Amino acid sequence: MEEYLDIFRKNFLFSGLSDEEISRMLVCTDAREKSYASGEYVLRRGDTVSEISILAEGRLHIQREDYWGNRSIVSDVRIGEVFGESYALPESGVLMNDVVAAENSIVISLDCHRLLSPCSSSCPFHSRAIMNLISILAGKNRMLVRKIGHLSERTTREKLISYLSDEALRQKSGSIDIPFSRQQLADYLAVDRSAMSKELGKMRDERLLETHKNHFELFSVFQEFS
Amino acid sequence: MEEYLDIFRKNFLFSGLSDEEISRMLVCTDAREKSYASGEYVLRRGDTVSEISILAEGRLHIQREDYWGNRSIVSDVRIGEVFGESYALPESGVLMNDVVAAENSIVISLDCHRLLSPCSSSCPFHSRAIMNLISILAGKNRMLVRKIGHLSERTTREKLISYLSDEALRQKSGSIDIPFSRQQLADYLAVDRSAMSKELGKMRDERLLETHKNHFELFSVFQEFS
DNA sequence: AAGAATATGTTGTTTTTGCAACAGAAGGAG
DNA sequence: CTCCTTCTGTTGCAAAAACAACATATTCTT
Repeated sequence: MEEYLDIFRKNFLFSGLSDEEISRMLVCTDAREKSYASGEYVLRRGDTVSEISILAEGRLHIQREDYWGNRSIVSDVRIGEVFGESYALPESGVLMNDVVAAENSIVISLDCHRLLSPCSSSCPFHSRAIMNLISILAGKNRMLVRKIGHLSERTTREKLISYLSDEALRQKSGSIDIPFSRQQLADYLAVDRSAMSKELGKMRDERLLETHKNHFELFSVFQEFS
Repeated sequence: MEEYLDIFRKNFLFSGLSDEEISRMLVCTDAREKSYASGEYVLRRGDTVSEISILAEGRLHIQREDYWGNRSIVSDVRIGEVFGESYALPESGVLMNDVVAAENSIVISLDCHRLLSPCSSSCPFHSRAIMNLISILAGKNRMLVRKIGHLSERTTREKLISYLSDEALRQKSGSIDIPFSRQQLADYLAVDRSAMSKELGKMRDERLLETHKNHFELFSVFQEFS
């Protein structure tokens, strides 16, 4: 567990805590480590959870697949990020989505009840972690609202522009790397892969952008549309 | 301010607090009341906020409108609900959406910093409110994920089915009232109003549902599709 | 109650998407 | 290196959505 200390140090949940406090927190919240092979399910739609989880290694997708195999990716979880926190409190109901390892991954789970319980006399750093949790929830909230903004666009082109310019803003550059393959990007934007490919082709013809695998170059005319 | 006590009593943010504690909380967080006429902007995209707000009267829409007037409704805020909380912490960046009064409305704003500050010696109920805030954020998170589920459906019909069956589940009945006009429902599901009207007509012809203004009757065959 | 303003339903046309099938490219395994 | 699998781009076609324009209904105002 201690080998992930550098991840925990950078983790929002533990921000402001010393190494010593992080270690005590891990014990206090009954932290458990588990590995998943790429493609394996970490959590399933319909599960009830009472743990807050941190991704220590690999990459995960929060996604959903319907009866006919149509997949839709809600979000992408990267190293150090927290997931499951919105469903960990009592009365939260069951998970709405599957969590799947996009690569071989290692997950650390913390008991939510113990994390939130005010054993404040012994663990003064709990209150810090609770504030951090509020930040994490608020941040995730804003991420979801941004994604709703992309999905609310009507056409495939508009969705692409909305997503790519948002990503460019975040990466502070018109030269961006995205965390998705083409199929995954289509699943994320809820459009057909081949239609999206077609649209990207047209945008390339119109010199709006250039693509090399997961790398996108957005040209200056691009911003006129966003 | 005291006249809204019954709303505060039912409010998630204050749940578990006595009337006395609620009153002290209102003072402690510098609560302010403001009225808005229907159609008036409560908050605007690009604003920075440091208050958590509660809707005491009326109804609000969290929405966004692009240059061409295409509106998209992110969510509907009802009496007693909290809004703005995800953008109230420092470092949250600017608001992504407008907040507009859908009816004449009254809003109470609480200073977020004071709400969260651990003046625990004098206000032991702060910690309770903080836990409540976590519940609210987690709940809103789940709401947004559900909405993403609706928007991720490909066709207008699938979006309608996804939304209506979710609403039926929530209202625990196939006979439901929705908080939107037709145009607003279209804006919420990010589809064209007339196309949606057409689709609702077809579904009526197929005896999947019946509509009377904002009231929907979902027939038993409906569930086969959801 | 009358008239204006707004909301809803309807229809036809144009554009976009979804789907299916395939070919070339890239990547991995032996 | 070669075979095999997966990924990406392309095309044609059928289905669906967006758009526009209009008719009817409903609500609001005075």
